[in-house]
Amino acid sequence: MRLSHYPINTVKETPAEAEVISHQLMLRAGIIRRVAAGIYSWLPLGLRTLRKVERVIREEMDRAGALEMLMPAIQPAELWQESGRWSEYGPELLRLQDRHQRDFVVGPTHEEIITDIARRDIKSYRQLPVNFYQIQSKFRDEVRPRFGVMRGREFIMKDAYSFHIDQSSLAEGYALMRQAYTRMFQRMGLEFRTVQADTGAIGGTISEEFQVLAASGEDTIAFSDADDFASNVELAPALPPATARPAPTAAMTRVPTPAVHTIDELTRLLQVPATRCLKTLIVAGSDGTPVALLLRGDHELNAVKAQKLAGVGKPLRMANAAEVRSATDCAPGSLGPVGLKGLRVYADHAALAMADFVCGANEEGFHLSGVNWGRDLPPPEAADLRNVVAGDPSPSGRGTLKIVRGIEVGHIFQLGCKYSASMNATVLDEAGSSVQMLMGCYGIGVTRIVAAAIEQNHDQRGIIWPDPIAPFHVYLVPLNLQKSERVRVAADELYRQLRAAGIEVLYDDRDARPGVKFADAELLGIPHRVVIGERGLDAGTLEYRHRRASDSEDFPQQSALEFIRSRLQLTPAVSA
RNA sequence: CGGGGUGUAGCUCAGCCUGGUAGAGCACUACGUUCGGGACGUAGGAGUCGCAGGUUCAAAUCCUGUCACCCCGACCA
Repeated sequence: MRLSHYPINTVKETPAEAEVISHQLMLRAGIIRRVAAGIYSWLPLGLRTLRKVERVIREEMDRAGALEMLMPAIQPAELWQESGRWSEYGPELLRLQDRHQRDFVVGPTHEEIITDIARRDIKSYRQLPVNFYQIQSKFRDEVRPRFGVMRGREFIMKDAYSFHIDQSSLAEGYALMRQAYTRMFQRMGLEFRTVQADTGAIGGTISEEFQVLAASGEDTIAFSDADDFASNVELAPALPPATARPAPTAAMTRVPTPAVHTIDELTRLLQVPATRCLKTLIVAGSDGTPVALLLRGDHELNAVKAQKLAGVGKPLRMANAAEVRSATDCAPGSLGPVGLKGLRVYADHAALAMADFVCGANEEGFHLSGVNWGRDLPPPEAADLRNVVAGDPSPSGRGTLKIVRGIEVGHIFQLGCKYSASMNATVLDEAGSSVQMLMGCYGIGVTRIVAAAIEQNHDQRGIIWPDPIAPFHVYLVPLNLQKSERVRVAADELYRQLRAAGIEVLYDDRDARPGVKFADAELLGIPHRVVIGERGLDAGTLEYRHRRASDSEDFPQQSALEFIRSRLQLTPAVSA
């Protein structure tokens, strides 16, 4: 492609709207343009990368035997009512009506449509297993779209759905997808981890996420330093402390704590560590009665764990000030378990292992210190309520946990019969009796991968695309093109040769100074740069530099094509 | 949805407090010089100051409302 006919509008200044590096670079390099909150256009340069990501995904899905199809973005409400998600899904589901006031949704996912297709078209166990996939736009009306295409409202997803006659077939199909995903992300040059995950709104039992490691990731993942245990923190179990609770040594005393409402303020006023403070949180209950959750002061509540407890409302919601007051006769900030009545109470394992602790007195401006379970109050029901933290023992039993941030680019689920049951998707088995199919579903955030790849591959000057998803392979920079006939002839010829060899070249034939071309080459992140100048031509050489290299190297002009071809890494090794 | 903030040229922003001719840098157009790391000069095009209402002789500026967007807390590819 000749840059003189390819409008790129690179920008030196960072647009104010962009907070994370990938979003900044995508705007500066002219990959995307914002249309509305969380809704983006993909400009020609960006689309080339997007298409390459799709290509890798297609190749691996096809290799795994999945069948590509295409489902509509707009779906009738009837199917969602049938599955029950019309009422369950919440405000993230964009609903709309046509001119006849019939209800529709803009699909955030496609289980309903595919299940409807499967129940009509698949009638026998002989047609199973089967896996359908599509690459298509989704819409989720996120409360707070963020970070460019990383958390957009409209985004492109590869979603796949498999159907099986029994659990062992489902497990096989799931393992096959797990392997395909691993290959895809390896081919795209991403550093990622596969982690155990919560199934969330999609439902089902077993699920794993593919997390690209990046400091800007919105997810927190925990992994063991001694084995392959890895889990989203949402799900990672916090083991009960190994050591028994110490015996009481202090008497329970009521201490004035004026204007103290947080653990932080409490530790400063009383000079006790947060590990000796007890945090009391009131959350909305499933039946209208709030529930009290007790945590050690330095620990964080895990919403996914908490909302699975009996009596706790789902989704988890903190009680508001009025609810807290009516349930405890006290305002938030001075709450504690001593004397708390009429509420269901759960205590985290770590909270139950505390002795001589400090907690709220259920009276504004006062706390209790030297509190002990058993002696001062009956120990409440124990539960795992907290997020694991770095240094916790691994649930696998080996090693301790480390915590890193990740970007969720893929998620695979064993759904079981969640949708086939609600939508009555059955086939005849060998005995001729009607049985529910089992389902798996497998998602990949295609647009998100582009952002994640940039988060992992960039430097001060711009993007550094891995070869397999680079919009172009080679950036060809002729120096002084408008003045030097020799340079023009040599550059035109090399451009022709490279294209004939199937190598994608961005030919910077603009009448611009070298510095401008170099800067754009680096911002756009084209991995291989070739420079043609008078000086080199005198010596019969051209100049090559990889985007990651700090120095250039000269190579003979005669064997230019062979040299450049040897530098491309279009199919990096994939470990089985 | 709650809290905070911002809307002025394509982009980054100044001007607003203290009302009186709408600005700078980048980008863009033309010409000239320059040409291996984001050049320089000259000339030029470009903005109903988010929108609506109000106060005033006069509003980008003050007041009210409204919309959009961004940032911090409960969701997910």
